[in-house]
Amino acid sequence: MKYWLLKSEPDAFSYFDLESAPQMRTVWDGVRNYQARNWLRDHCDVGDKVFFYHSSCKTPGIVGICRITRTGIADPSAFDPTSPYFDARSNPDDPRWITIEVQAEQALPQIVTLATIKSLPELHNMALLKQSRLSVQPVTKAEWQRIMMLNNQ
DNA sequence: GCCAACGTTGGC
DNA sequence: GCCAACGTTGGC
Repeated sequence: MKYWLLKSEPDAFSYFDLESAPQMRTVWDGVRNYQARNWLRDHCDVGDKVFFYHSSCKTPGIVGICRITRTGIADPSAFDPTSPYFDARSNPDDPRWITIEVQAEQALPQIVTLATIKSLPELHNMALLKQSRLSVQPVTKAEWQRIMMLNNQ
């Protein structure tokens, strides 16, 4: 099993929106960055764990945990001319944007803020801190466990 | 293939 | 609202 971090702007779609969705699931649509797409398409597996990260908000940080429930989904928003994520270059016969479905598992008792993550030396190598603007990124097992420890104190 | 221009992300 | 980081586009 692998670990991931997905960013979302809570004003657009928050962890709590996901908890309110049917079956607490959603197709993670709208990713239009090739590096992020490659993680989704080539490396995400059903059963992998996901940190749900709130970005571009008052207190950026990890707010909940999800599980991947489906993979290899052609992003439907790419084919929808009314969607802001519409991409005329994505052909349904050879979809350009492949994504996953996630299911909410648990809201963290307390948010693990970006400030907290930055303050912990064990987390200094997280992709979150190393690479800006990457909305889908791997998390190591050690990083995952360190962050989970923060909610077990 | 290079690179300037431009657009987006996302913290502050 | 500002701006650094950085991905994409398109002329050459």
